[in-house]
Amino acid sequence: MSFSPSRQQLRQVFDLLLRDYGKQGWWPAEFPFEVMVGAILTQNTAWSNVETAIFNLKQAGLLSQRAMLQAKPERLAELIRPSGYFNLKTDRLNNLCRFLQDSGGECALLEKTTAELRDALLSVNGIGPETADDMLLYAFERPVFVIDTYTRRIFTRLGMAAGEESYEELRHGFEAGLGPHVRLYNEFHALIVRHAKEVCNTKPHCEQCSLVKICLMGDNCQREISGN
DNA sequence: ACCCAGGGTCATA
DNA sequence: TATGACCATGGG
Repeated sequence: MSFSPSRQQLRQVFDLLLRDYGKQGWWPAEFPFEVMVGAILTQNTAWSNVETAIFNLKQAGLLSQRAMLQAKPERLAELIRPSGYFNLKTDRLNNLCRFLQDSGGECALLEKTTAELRDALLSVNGIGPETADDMLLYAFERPVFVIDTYTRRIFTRLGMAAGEESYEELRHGFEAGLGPHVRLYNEFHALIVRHAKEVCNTKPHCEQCSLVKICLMGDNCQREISGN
């Protein structure tokens, strides 16, 4: 397997998305810790559900590393219930907080190289490749390209990827093709998600996919759109 | 009633 | 290494 898109190919997709949707200004959060919490809460979960959970945490004053560590797990679980997998995610949030504490806070992490920081995040139970990369790009502003199911799906259906590539292969392909540009990675991933929400999550699925002419709906939807 | 959602871990073969 | 089970709420 290999994924080696050219810079031109990638820019073409990016430009189409940007022209239709404009800048997205991600991540939808006010400070880095909120980004990290959101990255965990949104695992396999609709963002609308995460918004409710984050709102609850803010209301309760638990949207900080300290407060979250001091809160009783049952209380934390109840607050994040709307985001699903609430028991699992309660543990994962605590793992994140303990990691930040043991690392000497977010400031100490700024000293690390991107590779070191990525390995450190991945060593936390409950933080996998995408969650780590969300944090690296949107909280730490490191040039790491985020791969999610939409990214894999759209580039497979565009014919640029085979679909069997590993997470790391895809990430490397984007980073090699585009070069290390935080701003670009930020907008690109945000636009991919925006396209998925805006166009293809509305039913009937495929008819409205005028932009990249590819359906991003679930794996059952194999149809491509032609014309226009 | 069914499918989907901005994944990740763990047990098994 | 590669599948499968599991986690769970809310919207279309």
